[in-house]
Amino acid sequence: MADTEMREPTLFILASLASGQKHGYAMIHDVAALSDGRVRLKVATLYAALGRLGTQGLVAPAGEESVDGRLRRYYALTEPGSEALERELQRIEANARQLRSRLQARPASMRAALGGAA
Amino acid sequence: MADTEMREPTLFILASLASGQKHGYAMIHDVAALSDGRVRLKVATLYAALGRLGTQGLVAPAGEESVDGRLRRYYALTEPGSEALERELQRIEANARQLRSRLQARPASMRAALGGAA
DNA sequence: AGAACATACTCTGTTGATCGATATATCCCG
DNA sequence: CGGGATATATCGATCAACAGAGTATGTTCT
Repeated sequence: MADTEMREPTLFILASLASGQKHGYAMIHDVAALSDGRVRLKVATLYAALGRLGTQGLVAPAGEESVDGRLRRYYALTEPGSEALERELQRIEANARQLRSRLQARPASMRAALGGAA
Repeated sequence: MADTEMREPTLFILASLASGQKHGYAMIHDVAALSDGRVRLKVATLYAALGRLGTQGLVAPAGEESVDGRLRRYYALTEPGSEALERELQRIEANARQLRSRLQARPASMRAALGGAA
């Protein structure tokens, strides 16, 4: 049970697998597309994460394939992985909501200076 | 500047200061309230972060006060700190949006056979 | 009075995710 | 043949978070 914060690359790896099993290199492109180019997985991060998530039971190997003499190792999201992703997503949604609400509320020094609408 | 991901405690510390200057211990309570009890700053995390954010120019010392013989060190959000917070918030809002959109999209295959518990 | 707890700041040592760099191997294009 | 894309893997460094312990003062309960 991970109550520790999941980081951006890890989150996107799980999300990438949420639309079906993929091999490592495919995730790099998928995550880049999904994030509009913002999140660029580094290979070291990716393979370290896949190993870690495998140990935690959040992803599982889903077979191998050889295409043009190149090996592809597929991974799939497990049921616990799917649940963990949903939990983490709810966490960052809560963070976004609560942090945004605080930013909307301005400090007294600024409230005095502003008319009403920004 | 900082294109590295800002972590949950750091984000909430900056947000706490966004509503006005505070001393360390007050931030712990403020962040707990703001996050509905979810984020509980550890003292080591807090003071390490304040030192770090000070070095980065995102927060600045805002005077000291002694109440009942106990020292209070106040900190304030700087202009760069405010901008960094807004940028990071936009990042996690984008993450939330993009990750959620992927989860809404139905998984291509059923994953009935996978998973741990049950 | 003594214990326990809350306030308030500080430091040390450890863990763990990310990342730069490097390595191996195959295939395609010019 | 050289360079790029595909595809996987590992090493070492970095750094935020954390557990834990320490210092000091004031309040509350028994």
